[in-house]
Amino acid sequence: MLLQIDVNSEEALYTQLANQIRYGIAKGYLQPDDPLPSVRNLASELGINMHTVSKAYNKLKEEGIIIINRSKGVRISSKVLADRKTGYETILEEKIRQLVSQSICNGIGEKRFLGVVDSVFKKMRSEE
Amino acid sequence: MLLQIDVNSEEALYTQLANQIRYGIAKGYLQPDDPLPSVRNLASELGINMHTVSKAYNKLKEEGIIIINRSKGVRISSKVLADRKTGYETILEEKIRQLVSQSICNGIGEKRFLGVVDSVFKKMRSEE
DNA sequence: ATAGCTGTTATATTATACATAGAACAACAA
DNA sequence: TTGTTGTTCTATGTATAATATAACAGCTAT
Repeated sequence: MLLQIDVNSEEALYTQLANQIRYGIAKGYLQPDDPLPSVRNLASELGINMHTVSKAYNKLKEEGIIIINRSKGVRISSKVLADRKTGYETILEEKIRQLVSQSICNGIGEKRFLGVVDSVFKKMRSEE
Repeated sequence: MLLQIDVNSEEALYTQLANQIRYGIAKGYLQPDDPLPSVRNLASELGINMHTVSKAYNKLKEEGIIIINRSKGVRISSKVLADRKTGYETILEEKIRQLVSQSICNGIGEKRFLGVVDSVFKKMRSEE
């Protein structure tokens, strides 16, 4: 799977990386037990620092999304996509509340919001 | 409308404040043209610094949500809830994509996600 | 006019997060 | 043993967040 980052983005590099890996899993590009590049290799490919990649990996590890093994490397958790993490739904609801508030303030109502959500899921299922 | 902040939260104080005001508008607690407290008064009420409140107000001003007048004070924009801000929908789609990716990685599929969205909108419409 | 409010601007300090760098370490595989 | 893995440590530079004082400019009501 192709990973790429934008150094000019306002979003932190390690956050961009974590987001792309999460997206890759959601989209199906990355499957449970798939290996990820080593911190040194990926950093070299992306032209960023080893520690920045390490930070992204550890963020995902804390979320239970990937497994880090000292000598075997990094791979997608075999339980990802299967387990419902308790507690996450509370965080999700708060994030959606903020997003909905912001949308309404920008003139986007429930119908339009649901349209965007639907569009995202549709693209998530499509090829390409 | 009651505004309150949590100094122990990981979220920046000015962000919490902006989020609450957006939520207040979305919920209907704050109506177009409603006045907001002065930076000094609100800072005093919340026990935080004047500049932190000012930063939150200016963030909302940039989003076109409130109107700041040097001598008349601060008020909710009369155009809020009405105008569809062009460009915002692109940002919204990206944020939703990230949220959906994260949800799927945590075992929450489309059905459950839509359930949470629906729940948020329902609570937004309800009293209290 | 003057006193009192408004938001703004400027300078300064403290703390934290982000990103980089180089080096060394322990665990394992070939 | 050599090489690769992630981890740990120290260090630096930059940016943001939050605080604190102080002064400024615009307007209003006394």
